[in-house]
Amino acid sequence: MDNKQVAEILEQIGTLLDLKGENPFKCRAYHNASRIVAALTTDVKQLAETGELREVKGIGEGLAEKIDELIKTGKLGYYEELKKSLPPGLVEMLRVPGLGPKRIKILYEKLNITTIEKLKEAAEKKQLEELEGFGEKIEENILRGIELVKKHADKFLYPVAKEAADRIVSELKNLKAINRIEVAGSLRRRKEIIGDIDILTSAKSSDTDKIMKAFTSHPDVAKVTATGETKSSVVLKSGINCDLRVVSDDEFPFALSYFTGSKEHNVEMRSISKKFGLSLNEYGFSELGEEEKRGKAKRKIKCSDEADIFKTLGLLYVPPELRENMGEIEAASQNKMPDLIEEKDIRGTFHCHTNYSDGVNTLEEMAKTAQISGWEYLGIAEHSKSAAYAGGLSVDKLKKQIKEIDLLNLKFKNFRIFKGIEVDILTDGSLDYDSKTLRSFDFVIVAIHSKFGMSEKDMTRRIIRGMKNKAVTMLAHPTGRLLLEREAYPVNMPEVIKAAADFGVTIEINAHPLRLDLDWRLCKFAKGKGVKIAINPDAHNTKELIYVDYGVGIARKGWLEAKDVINTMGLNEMEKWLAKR
DNA sequence: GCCGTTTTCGGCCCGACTGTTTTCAGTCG
Repeated sequence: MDNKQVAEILEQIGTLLDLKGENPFKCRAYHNASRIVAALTTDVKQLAETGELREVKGIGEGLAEKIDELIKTGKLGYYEELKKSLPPGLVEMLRVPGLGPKRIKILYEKLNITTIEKLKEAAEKKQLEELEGFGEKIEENILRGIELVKKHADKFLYPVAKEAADRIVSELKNLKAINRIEVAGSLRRRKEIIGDIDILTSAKSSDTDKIMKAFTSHPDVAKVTATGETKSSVVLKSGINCDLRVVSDDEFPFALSYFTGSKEHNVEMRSISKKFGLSLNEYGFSELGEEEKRGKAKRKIKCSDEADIFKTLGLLYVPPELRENMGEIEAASQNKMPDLIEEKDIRGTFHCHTNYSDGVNTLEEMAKTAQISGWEYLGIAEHSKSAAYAGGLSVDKLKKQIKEIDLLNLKFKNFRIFKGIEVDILTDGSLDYDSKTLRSFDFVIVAIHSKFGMSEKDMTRRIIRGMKNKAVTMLAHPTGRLLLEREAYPVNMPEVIKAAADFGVTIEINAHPLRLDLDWRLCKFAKGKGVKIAINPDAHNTKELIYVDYGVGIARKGWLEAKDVINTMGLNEMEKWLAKR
C-alpha cells in the first residue's frame, strides 16, 4: 500500500463522514490527512514502521493507528464498516454541482435517493421541490448539474491520466518479451483532457499471451473488459479505460502513428500518401493499386520509426503535440517546423504556494526541489488577503515571508527565490493590496477567484482593469472555457490578450491538478500578438512542481519556442527582466 | 480527529452567493 492508496482511502473516509453528517471538523481532519499523505516525500510505510507518523503535523494518535492498520493488513475495519453503512451511489452524487453532503443526506433520508439516475427521475417528477429547504430553482440547478456530470463522466485531466499510464508502462517495461512500448492517443499528444489511455507495444506473436496476462493482472486494474490476441481492455481503479495493443516490430511505427492520431491528422497523412501513390494504415504503407493487380504480393515500404514515415512523405518529423491538422503538415513539408520548447529549456518557474497559504511544503522544501530539478530560481506567489478560504496572507504575514526569503537567498549560490504574490482582482477590477505593497514584490500575478457568474463584458473589463496596475507582471488562469464538471467564467480572450500586449503583461498557463485553466489556442493567439507566456505549475507542494511538464506540453501545442516563454530565461536575464518592470 | 496549551478542552478558514426563507442554511472557492 503506497502513499497514494492510503491518501485515497483517507479521502473516502472523510467524504463518507461528510455524508453521515459527522462533526465537520472530524471530516476535515480526514480530508487534511489525505492531502498531507499524498504530498509526503517519504514513504508512508517507512514512517509507520519507525513511529514517525505521529510527528507529521495533521496526523495524530487516531489517524496514525488507522494508517498503521492499513499498511500492516492492507485493510481498515473502520473504513469497511463505514462503506457498508451507506449506499455507494451517494458519493457519486457529490459530483453534481450544487449538491453537498447536507442535501444528499436529506434526499437519501426523505426520498431514498441513492444514485444519480434516481435523482434525475425525482427531479424530473418535481419531487425535490416538495422537500424543506429545496425549491424550484435548486431542482433546475440539480438537473443542469447532472447533465454536466454526464458530459464529462469519462474524461480525465492530463496529469491524472499520465500518472496512471506511467504506473502501467513502468511495470510492463520490465518484461523481456516487450520490444518497444509507448503511450499513444491523446495522452501522447498531451491533450488537456484525456478520454482513455492507449498503450502500444511490439513483441513476437508467441509472446503476446505473456504480455496480456501481465497487463490484465496489474494491481491498478479494477476490471478486465476484453482480452484478445492483439488487444486487451481494462478499467483502472481510477475509473480510466486503458487499452493495450501488441503489434509486430515492423508494424510498430505505423501503429504508433495511427493510434497517436489525431484523427484529423491521420486523414491528412493518408491523403498526402495518396499523392505519393501509397496507401497508409496502422500496419504500414502499401502501393496504391497493387492490391487489385497482384493481390497479396504488394510491396511494403519499411519504416523503422515514425520519422521514417514522415520522411517517406517528404515531411519533417512532426511532434505528437502538433498533430491536430492545424497546419503542422504544411509546415513540415515546407521545412518550417518550429524549434519547440522542451522541458530542459525551463530554468525556473513562478506561481508556487507554500504552507504560508494553502500549500503543503515549506519555502525551503520547495526551493530545494527546484534546485534538484536543475532550476536556477523559483517564484513564490501566495494568495492575497481576500482569498481567506486559501489562507490568503495578511500584510503582517507577508512581511514575515519576505524576511524568510531574504534569509534563504543569502544561503543560496546561483539560485534565487523571487518574491511574488497571486493577488485577487476584486469585482470592481481593483487589486487586493495597495500599490505600495504590490511594488515591494519582484513580480505580481493577478487572478480571479470569485464571482464567476459575472457577464462576459463585466468580467473582461474587470480583468483588464486588474492588469492595468503598473506592478502587475502576469495574468494567471486566464481562460474562461469549460472546465471539468463546472462552467468557467466567461471572458473575451482576444480583448484580454490585446490588453496584456499593451500593458506588457505576461499570460500564464498552468497545470493546477484540480483545475483546467489553460488553453493551447491561447498560446498561439498570444504568440501572434507578441505576448510572452509563463509556464507555471501553480504548485501547492513539491511534487506538483513536475506539472511544469504539462505546461510545456500545452506550450508545444501552441507552437511556442523558447523565446516565447519567460521561464527559459536564466537567473541573470530574469533578474534584469523583472527589475525593468 | 488534530492541535496547542491559558494542558485535557475549545477552536478548528471565511466571505460571498444563491435560494430559501423572513433570518438562515448550504455550497463554493
